[in-house]
Amino acid sequence: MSNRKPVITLENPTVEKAAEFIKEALSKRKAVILVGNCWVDYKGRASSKLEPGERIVMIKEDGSVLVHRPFGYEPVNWQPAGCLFQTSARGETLQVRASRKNPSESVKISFDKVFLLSSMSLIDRGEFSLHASESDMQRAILFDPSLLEEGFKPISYEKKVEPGFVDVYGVDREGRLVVVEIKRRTAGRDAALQLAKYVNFVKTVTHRELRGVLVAPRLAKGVQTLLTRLGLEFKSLEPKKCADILRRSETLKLVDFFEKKQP
Amino acid sequence: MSNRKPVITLENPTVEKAAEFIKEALSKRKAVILVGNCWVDYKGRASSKLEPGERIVMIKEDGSVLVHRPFGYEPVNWQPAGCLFQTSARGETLQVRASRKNPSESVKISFDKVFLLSSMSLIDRGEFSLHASESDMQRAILFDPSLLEEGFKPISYEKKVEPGFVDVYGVDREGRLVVVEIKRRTAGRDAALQLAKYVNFVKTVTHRELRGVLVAPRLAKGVQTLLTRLGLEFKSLEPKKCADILRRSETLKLVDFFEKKQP
DNA sequence: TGCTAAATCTCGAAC
DNA sequence: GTTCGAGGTTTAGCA
Repeated sequence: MSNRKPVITLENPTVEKAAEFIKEALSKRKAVILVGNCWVDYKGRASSKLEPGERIVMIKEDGSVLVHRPFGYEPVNWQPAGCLFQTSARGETLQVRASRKNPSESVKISFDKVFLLSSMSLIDRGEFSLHASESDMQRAILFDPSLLEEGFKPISYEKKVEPGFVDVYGVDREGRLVVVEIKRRTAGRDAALQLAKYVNFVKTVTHRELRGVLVAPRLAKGVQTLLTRLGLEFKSLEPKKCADILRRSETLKLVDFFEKKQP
Repeated sequence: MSNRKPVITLENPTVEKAAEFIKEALSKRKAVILVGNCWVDYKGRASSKLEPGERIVMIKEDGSVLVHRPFGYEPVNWQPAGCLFQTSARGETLQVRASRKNPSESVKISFDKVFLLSSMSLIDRGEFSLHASESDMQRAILFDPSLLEEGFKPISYEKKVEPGFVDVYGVDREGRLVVVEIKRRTAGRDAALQLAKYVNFVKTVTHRELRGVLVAPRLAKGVQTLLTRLGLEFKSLEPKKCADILRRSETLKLVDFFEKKQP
């Protein structure tokens, strides 16, 4: 066992003790958790005021700050990574100010009571992998183009056109060009319009016959009508199915690898 | 002083102690903070795997869960409010599973070491107010239409048209119809296209002369060209200025109120 | 409930 | 640096 002590905790510290503790921790690039009664002022891209209440404040080693109320997924106030901190005890209040430039903004958090104060150096090199993202769907279609339709042949992907990027670009069995727009969930009006934009652009640079296909698990209400009006098509495809196919393709590669290595 | 003890803390608890403590806390609808070495599996709209590492886990009283790595604003895994929890100690691992229906998904967090475990009942009724949002800009223009231009008269706002909602809709001093699209920050190509969409629609239902004005603090590069090509206009307006005007209008109302109350 | 658009969106990649 | 688009986006508002 290691005798590393990654977390140091104070319960109900005075405002002065808390300020010292936080300064020390931040100077060592540790993360800090603060629980107590506080109020918050934010000025920057917008401005906000949060009246007093009991909250959880998290300061991370990269200089990001989160103020969490006891409910809800989102922090009520925050600041992204890269902040500089000023911590002080002024009379009965502990004040932590996090500021950054570009955009210039700052969050001032004031406590009149701290229930819990912890500092910690956390070691986290664990890999994070997410499956069934839009790019997984794209890769699955490139790996197995019949997911789109029999006879489809991809030419390129993430192809730059004037208005943006075409997800997948290819030729169908009849030799017609196909522009494919992929969405990982129910596709709305915006997806149809985005595809139309790309198709219209490609029309200006080619005289070949051209199809536009929107790939998504399903369409929002009214979007099929819009697609039809725009002369576009819809192909239903589940992101999970794509993730499965990719997983299988990885397995195949592994099998391949071992067959080569151990003949 | 109150003798309420809102926070209870354990340092380096065993897996069994931790499981008991968490079950107890969640049954009382308390919030829980866990710091330790953990790995996470998520299955639901997508699926993800997070390899072991030291992280901060927050479970709130409304059943939301956040897994935070020691860096970055965003949680690496999470679950929104309304989850049900299963907590267990299995051999050397503490397992917390948060699941919900609609969409059906679950996050499984497994710890093999807990550094810090706290439960807390936080009281937070503080009011939160945010200024300088897009709707503040809209309200400011409705309150003082000369922010757009002298002689502008709003007719309606959030008006539904086929492609979406027109932010503000009015008449200029020459009697021409004006469609206004508001952005609270640098407006990009998409904002210009959105405005064009609305203007084009309104053109199909009226024969009156029609202007489209994009209101934003500034334009992204190349967007002025696009606007000109589309026959649209740009009016620079700072969200802060709008917030100030709204604040002043609130003050005016207060002044009004007191003058009526105390003649 | 479903859909639309905003957000102090954040984050990453590409130019 | 700016711009663009994805996100397990979340959240709020409205039909």
